[in-house]
Amino acid sequence: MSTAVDIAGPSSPDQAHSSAKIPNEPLRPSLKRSNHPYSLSHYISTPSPAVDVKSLIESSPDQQRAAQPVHAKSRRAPSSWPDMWESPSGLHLAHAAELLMRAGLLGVKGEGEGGGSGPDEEEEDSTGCGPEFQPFLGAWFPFSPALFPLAGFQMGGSHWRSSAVGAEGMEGLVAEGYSPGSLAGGSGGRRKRKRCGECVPCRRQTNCEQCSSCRNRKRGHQICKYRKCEELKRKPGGAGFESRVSGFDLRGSDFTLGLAQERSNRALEG
DNA sequence: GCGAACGTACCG
DNA sequence: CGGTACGTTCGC
Repeated sequence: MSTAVDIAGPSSPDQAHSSAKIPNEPLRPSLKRSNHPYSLSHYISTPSPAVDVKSLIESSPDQQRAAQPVHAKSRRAPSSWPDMWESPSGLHLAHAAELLMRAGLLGVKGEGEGGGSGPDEEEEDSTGCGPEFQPFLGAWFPFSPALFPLAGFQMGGSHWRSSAVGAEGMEGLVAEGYSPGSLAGGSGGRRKRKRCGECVPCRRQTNCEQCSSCRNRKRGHQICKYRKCEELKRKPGGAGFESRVSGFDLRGSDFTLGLAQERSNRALEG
């Protein structure tokens, strides 16, 4: 019921007429960077998303192939790779993440013994991945360990995160508020996510001046409760991230839906 | 589990 | 350098 109304919350006097001001553009220019083809509200308003997304993901072999990154073309995805999406437990992706962690942590030093491959095989060379990893990893993780942070692996603060979304993980993370600069992570510590800029709270233009955050701004250091980004309300390790690592269960993660849809869109375009 | 307070990343 | 606001900690 009245979802937008709830989110809008009490309006400050200047917005009493128009309930909550929800501009089409994000409040700040820096928030415009998100390049989602659809706004979050689009995903929210999409009925029975789980079914739709799944059908999108499993759309067609051609589309799936088209969605593969160019540089991964020489690494065929396992013929059964759609199974990874279908795995009820999602252990394929979780296992892949774990293997990658090991490969990245343990394999780097061992690259000497591998004897290296051709000069154009520097990915395997630097990863030190055993050949058994390559068909699998190539499709999903065409990165060297040095790029793990860019690819969505992030050691920082008290937890590590993994998006395990393959070559498009970067975009996914950016979409989730992880700017490329943040992901490149200079300080190696905790990174701040950014507001998505597209959800209803983000589009709200004014503070309510009534909530605890507004009233307690000086000490609270918090944005108005009614402007708090929906994505930031979720834990970084929450449904959005987790589902892509350990299950891809689509428990209503708007951004997961968005990513899947985005992937599908690109596949269709390409 | 929730909210307040604080540290500090990020940006202009 | 100051303001804003995200992430974490702590008290309840």
